[in-house]
Amino acid sequence: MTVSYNKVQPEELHKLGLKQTPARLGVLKILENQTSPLDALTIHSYLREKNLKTDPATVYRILDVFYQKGIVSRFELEEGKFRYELTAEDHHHIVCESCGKIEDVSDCEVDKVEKQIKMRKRFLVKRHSLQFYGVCASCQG
Amino acid sequence: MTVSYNKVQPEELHKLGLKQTPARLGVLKILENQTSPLDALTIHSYLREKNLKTDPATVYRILDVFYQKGIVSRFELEEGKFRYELTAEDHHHIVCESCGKIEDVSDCEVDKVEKQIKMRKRFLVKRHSLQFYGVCASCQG
DNA sequence: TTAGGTGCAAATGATTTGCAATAAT
DNA sequence: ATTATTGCAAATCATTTGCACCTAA
Repeated sequence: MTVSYNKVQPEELHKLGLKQTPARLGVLKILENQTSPLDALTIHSYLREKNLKTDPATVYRILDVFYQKGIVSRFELEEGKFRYELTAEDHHHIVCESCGKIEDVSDCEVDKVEKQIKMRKRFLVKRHSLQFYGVCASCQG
Repeated sequence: MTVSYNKVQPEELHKLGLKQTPARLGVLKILENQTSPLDALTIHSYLREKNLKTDPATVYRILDVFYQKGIVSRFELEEGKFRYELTAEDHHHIVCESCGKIEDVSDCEVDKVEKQIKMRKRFLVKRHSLQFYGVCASCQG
């Protein structure tokens, strides 16, 4: 049930053809110390707290390139913005509509997962949102 | 596998305490004739095509109240905006990353659904996104 | 040195809001 | 007549972009 997040070593950046900059290392460190996904502007303000003054545009660019390289995952929680987290094993999120707390679940069958959530976490599942992304028949050429 | 959408009768609006206005009826009609979910601004431009000149703000307000009343469902497809459809039986969406086509699936177990999608639709599932919304233990008081 | 990164300011896109005018019941 | 609804303009929020400057390798 626990999700393990990869700690991304700074050298990883070089391996991926990315320069090691203070802003990038700062973003990684913030995401490593995080248990739930953050949006770009929150990451930006955390950077400022660490006395790393960056521009929001920079944070967006960093998150973009990290997403392209697969270092971070990105998704929406019906808030009208994206959240990011270090890429981990496949898992889902349960979001409390009351307090906003976001937790991980690492199973993959909806029914079973729902039952587990109800029994183990006493989380009341009101609904779930599921989309599949891929390539349709006519686009597979 | 087919999802049935409720045709919303105009009288429904009155039952829900909503006035029957041209803009609202127009939005309903557009959504009824739709097989895949639309975003607010697309709905707005469809209204103009029907010579129903409305303001985007009005469309947003209509969709909001419809959503609150449960007439429409609302979700995100990693586009940075919301899509809306008439509320139907529980189902999921498969999105082609190549052409953007959005289709419905009305099953509910991820693995089975993935297999079905692969076999019946020749849709190549690359990933899926799944979130649960509800109330966590500490908020259930 | 030099290509890749960043800051800044302006632009874009989705959505929201205040308020006065208007239309549904 | 009364209240909900709409239009319009301005504001907000998330995100992107152009361009000149800077810095990691």
